[in-house]
Amino acid sequence: MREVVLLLDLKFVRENPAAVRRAMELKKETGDLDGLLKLDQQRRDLLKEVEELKQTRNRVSKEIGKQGADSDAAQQKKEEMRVVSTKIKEFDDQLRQIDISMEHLLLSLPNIPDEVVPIGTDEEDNIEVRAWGDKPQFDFEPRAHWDVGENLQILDFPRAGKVTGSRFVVYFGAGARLERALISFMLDLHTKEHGYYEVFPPFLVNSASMTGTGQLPKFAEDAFKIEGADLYLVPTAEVPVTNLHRDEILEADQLPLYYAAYTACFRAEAGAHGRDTRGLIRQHQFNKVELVKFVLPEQSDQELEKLTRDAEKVLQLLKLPYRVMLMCSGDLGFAPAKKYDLEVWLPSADTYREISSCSNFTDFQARRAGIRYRPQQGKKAQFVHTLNGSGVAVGRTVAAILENYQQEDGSVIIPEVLRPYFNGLEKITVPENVR
RNA sequence: GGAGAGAUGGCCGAGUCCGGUCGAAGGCGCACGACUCGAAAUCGUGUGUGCCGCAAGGCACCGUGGGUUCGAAUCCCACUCUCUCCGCCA
Repeated sequence: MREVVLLLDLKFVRENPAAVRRAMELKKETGDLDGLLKLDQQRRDLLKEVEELKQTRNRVSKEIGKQGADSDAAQQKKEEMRVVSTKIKEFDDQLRQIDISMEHLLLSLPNIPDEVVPIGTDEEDNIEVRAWGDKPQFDFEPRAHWDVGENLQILDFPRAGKVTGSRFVVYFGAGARLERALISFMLDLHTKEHGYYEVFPPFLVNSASMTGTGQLPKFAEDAFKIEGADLYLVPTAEVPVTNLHRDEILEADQLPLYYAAYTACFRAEAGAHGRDTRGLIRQHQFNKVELVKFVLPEQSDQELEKLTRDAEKVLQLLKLPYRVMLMCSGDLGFAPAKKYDLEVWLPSADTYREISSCSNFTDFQARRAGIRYRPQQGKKAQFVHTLNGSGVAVGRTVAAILENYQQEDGSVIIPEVLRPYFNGLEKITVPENVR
């Protein structure tokens, strides 16, 4: 039996309750830490008793075997062991209940924020680390990307609504091409220039995978679940890719592992009613190229910096202005220890919008998913550190391109680096019938 | 969907009919040591994971979950996955 509870490293919580408590405060998370510690004590007491009983049973059963099971003495012992076994069963049942309760409590404890994370309550307290690019100057009023896209007849929201529902979109023609070009461009960049290994994972995952990366049990309502099956639509490629190595012990010299994966992503967007109702910003289904790393603990800090730079490179090559934000404790989220958001410039809204999120999960996901490495032959396996980042969200990139590259006549210049994916086409122009 | 076979340690693979001496033979791989100028070959030793415990030590794990039994890798039930053949299918 896989001891899920124990892989979460109860020891850490037991020995550092103050750190866990502070993390919960900083992240505004609620969890029953005291209840957990109490259960832990109960469990250990109970474990001691039941293991003694089991020792007795094992010993006596062996004796019965040796002296012959039909002897009188054996009959006597059998009688005694029947009682012992009943008791063991009772204790084991109690233990199982405690384990289940503890697992629930443990799974709802957030990761500990890195010490450099600024203390804060919401996005107002995030810190701008750097900004890149010059915002485009327009001598006309820049239009929102949905207007640009619909005018070009490359985005169709009404038809998506008919076919599926709200928060879906249909791409046509050059729009569909643009989406596909971006996916290819991003994958090519990360695999050829940044050393990532391409993966194409399933778009459906089981609950163990969702738990491993931290989507479950806390955020069940954010996911689309397949009715009648233990399957979820992936909210991000992070889930299938990180879980590739679930319950594995990697060799130290395999690390670091870099993966780049394209998947569609599916999010219920529960609690986002009325937000970003127009356009590509908040869809139930969107495409994303995700970067995932498995690294040595002592290297995760610098690996996050590299990962972030790798994601930034996409925007730099596309010449899209952006800024990098360091998330404050209150905006950090449940699983990361440290997180940078990349925010791209959207002229029509006169603001930056998140287009990538790069996180260091330290050993948080590794504990939940049982991902370890062996530092040295014969040494005890340790938890790896996992990181991931969008490299980057494709739908939002389309939005940014449509807005930043729009021309007064409604056409949109295709960023130079994408033109090889368009047979050299330089511009998406308004169809005749619209003009 | 139908018929059959299988799931054992890093890998291969015995053990399962006839329950106890099986945390599990043997081999490969790996580590250390010997031999060697060095290496290969050879020989020797070691080599799963987790939990409880200051320690000695103990407990659990042979796909998963239940059951029978004093005792289960071995018997029974359910489930999952893999493989082969047939059917169907992008």
